[in-house]
Amino acid sequence: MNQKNNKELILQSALELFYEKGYEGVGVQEIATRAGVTKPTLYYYFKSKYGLLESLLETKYPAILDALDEAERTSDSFSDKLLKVASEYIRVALNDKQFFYIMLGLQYSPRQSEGHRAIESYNHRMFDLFTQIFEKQNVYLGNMNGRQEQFAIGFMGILNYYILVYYERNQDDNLPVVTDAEIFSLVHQFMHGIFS
Amino acid sequence: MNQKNNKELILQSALELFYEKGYEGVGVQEIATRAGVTKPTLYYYFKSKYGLLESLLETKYPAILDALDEAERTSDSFSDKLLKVASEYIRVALNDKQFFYIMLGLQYSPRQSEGHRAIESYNHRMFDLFTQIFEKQNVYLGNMNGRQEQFAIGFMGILNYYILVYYERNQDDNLPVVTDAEIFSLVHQFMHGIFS
DNA sequence: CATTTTATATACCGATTGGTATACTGTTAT
DNA sequence: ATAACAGTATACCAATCGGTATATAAAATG
Repeated sequence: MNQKNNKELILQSALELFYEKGYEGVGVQEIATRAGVTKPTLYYYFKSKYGLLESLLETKYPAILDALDEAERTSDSFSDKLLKVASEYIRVALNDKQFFYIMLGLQYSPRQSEGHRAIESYNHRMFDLFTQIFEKQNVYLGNMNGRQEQFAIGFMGILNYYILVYYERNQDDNLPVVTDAEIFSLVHQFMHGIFS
Repeated sequence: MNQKNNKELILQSALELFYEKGYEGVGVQEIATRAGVTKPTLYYYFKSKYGLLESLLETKYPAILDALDEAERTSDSFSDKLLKVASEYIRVALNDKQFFYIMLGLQYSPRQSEGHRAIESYNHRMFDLFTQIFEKQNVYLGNMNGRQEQFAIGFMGILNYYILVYYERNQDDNLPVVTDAEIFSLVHQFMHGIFS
């Protein structure tokens, strides 16, 4: 109903402002004001600014990991796996642009910063998930022995940078769809290189 | 000589602190203190905190672009080009870790933030440089028509993410060398995919 | 009905933020 | 010798930082 849920209003406000100005660049007062509450209300639900960031990550990140995990499990062939995971990854990046951009930003924030500490464990889980795609495949194919992690790096690197450039070029918040053909092209390039 | 050059001391201090805490996460006072000067001295050389960031980028970024440009120009075959550019890119990332990490971080910082504004034009130049590798090649090969930018994205994405993971795994500041074989493997994967 | 719990606001805290007005020093140029 | 200038420090500014002590109102619980 329309009864106001201040906790969610605060989370939504934090999502928007962390996206617009970054975790360090925004003040607690500003988050509270945009949510239409006062600071003590914010501190009632979240014990600190860092706790607010943690809550935000915990609210959204696990669902993303689950969706990617499902995409990985419910695909049969190796190329289908890559395609489904890439599609899901890009879908999340478009549907949840603000959160995804925050994720990317925290990943590249200084290692001793609070932001990096908050995202660290999620990053590892994400990386492990991508690595597993190639680990499992290794049972059937012998040729990627010992290079599973390099492949994961390459795959994630391509996807992340593709998304970053995509954001940069569509600064209005009405994002055009990424067609299946484009995603296929990306995955195909990753699998078979650039000469084809 | 040992006469102190405060301007360079400040730039060095800013380099270290932006690396450790990020542009937003560090205060002007802290930069001045570490440099062994007072705030007005800092403001004498740099008109603002943002100006200090601009100076830092202008001090280091052009040389990197030049080095990459030279690597691109002084190579003959296409694969040699990719290899030389990748080698130079990784070399910079290892030799100038602090600056390179700042670059990466600014790239993923919020678009309306000062940090992003400061790095924006350099980013475009870097991207154009990578795109040109494939543009030029297009004269000789027809098959990458219209996909030059996608290739640039893939190539940069792989390199950047490789470097990020490399940093993450070698948190001590004494970085192990990246062998030519590893770089070759990365480039080879980019060119020919993962099945070989 | 009384009491506890949940949820909120007013008003404040010391510390730090980016930035500056002013004065002083040492060197250089006239 | 003196005037100009480059370089630096003391001391300050209003604004904002993350966070809290205290009071209060409403709702749930006994």
